[in-house]
Amino acid sequence: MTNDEVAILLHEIGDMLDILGEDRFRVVSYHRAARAVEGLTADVGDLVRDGKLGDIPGVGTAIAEKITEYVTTGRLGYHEELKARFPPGVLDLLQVRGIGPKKVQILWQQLGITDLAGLEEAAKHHRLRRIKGFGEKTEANLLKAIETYRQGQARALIWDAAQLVDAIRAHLESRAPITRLEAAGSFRRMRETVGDVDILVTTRDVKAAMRAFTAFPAVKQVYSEGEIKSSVLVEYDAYTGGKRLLQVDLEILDADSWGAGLQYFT
DNA sequence: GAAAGGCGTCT
DNA sequence: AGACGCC
Repeated sequence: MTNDEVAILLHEIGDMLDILGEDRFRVVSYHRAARAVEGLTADVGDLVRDGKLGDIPGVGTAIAEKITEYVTTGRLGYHEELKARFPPGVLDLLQVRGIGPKKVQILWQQLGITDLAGLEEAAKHHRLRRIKGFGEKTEANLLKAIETYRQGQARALIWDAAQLVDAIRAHLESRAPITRLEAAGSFRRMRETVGDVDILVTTRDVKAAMRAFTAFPAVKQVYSEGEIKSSVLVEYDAYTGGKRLLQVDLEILDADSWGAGLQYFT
């Protein structure tokens, strides 16, 4: 039982409670606890054994009880009960970029959309844009996101990610005065695989650095582009052959918040 | 259920 | 401006 598995489970409970319109505080509590478990250096299984779960900030008696159940039995009744309240397919919608609990609730309750195919159909026939919070742009983005989701964004081998980071570094350094550049997140934690890459940068020309990043030749899609923070989808050559897709985020930091940023994003 | 928040996008 | 999604 890994910390990540426990964290995913807690996040899922939070999302399900959110979709069901349950108390905001409980929703936030589960996500907060999940984040705390993600960031743990100790193994959650060891903490259960030593009765130290309560030491985790964000984990109180109720959540500690649930973590214990999952770690000791491999199952979590509360999670299963919640899951049983959803038609199959509804929770898959959360996997589409741009769809969160609020939008799942609306799609499900107001349009009866319970799976990916239904969402795609509705977007194609412009049935979404009449719903509160949705518009023309959202429909277009969703169609693209569904396509990307279906292409399957598997986790990248750390070696492949390292090649990609090197290429991005060379590209940025050739186009902007980069003073520091480092990949944070799971990459810096030296996992075997990464689900995305977070790159932190300090530079004397923020605009040029950001422009260079989103103009990196292998960028297939720009999810967002701000002054100091951007997110893109990049194509890379897998070591095992073939082209793959990976999300890469760039954050530009002040020189004096470099250490804190590295800490925070790792 | 137990003590977070900032940035970017869309309506 | 407010809601939402995401890190």
